[in-house]
Amino acid sequence: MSIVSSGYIRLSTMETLYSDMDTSSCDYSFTHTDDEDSGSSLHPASPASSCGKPELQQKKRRRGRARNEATVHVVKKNRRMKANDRERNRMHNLNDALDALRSVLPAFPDDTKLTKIETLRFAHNYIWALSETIRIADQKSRDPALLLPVLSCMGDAPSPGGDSCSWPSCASSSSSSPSYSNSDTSSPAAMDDFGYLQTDVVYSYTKFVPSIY
DNA sequence: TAGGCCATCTGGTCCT
DNA sequence: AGGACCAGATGGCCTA
Repeated sequence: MSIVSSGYIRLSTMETLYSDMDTSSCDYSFTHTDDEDSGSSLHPASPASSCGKPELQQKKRRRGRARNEATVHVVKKNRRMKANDRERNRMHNLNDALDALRSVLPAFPDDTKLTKIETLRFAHNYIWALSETIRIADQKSRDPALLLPVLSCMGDAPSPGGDSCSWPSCASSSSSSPSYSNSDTSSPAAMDDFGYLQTDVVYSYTKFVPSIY
């Protein structure tokens, strides 16, 4: 609530800002420059000419031009506001999609809402775990003995051989990895830059793989 | 109080 | 030309 409302506050602030910048009420204290398109470039007006008639003509010209500039400014402003609106909607759609993804992912015990990046990573791990489940189930249907090494590794337990269980060995025939490690995509146990992905993998694997047995 | 997460704005780029 | 997408900037909220 607070974030959204604060966003609206900011939006209204921007609108206020825009309304402050509205040149429909502009006078001659500022003149438009050719580089306005590249940003807000209002410069103090240069000293007015001291000539008589030419000054009048110049004022007429400038007044007409100012009106035109005001129109251009309003058009730009409207375009920008429409673009902001589309961008807001686009991000809302993205967040809706993330919420939909969260809803199909298993909830953590403490029921804390996954952040965006956690949602994506966990979804990746979850898909990988499900794939492994299918693969192992398929293997089991052919040779149940193949399951033993895999099951012994669940819960990050040491392998029967004494060395700490490593995911690559547990899933030696695995076709893919749930890890987002930048350096080693073939090893689910590889420590990534963030350190906690391995926990996600173990969690997803231990939580869902045994459920089919 | 620093850091993480988030929403929004904005300008640039690409696509239709 | 206008919309979609993207990345950077900014500022608010929350938590350790």
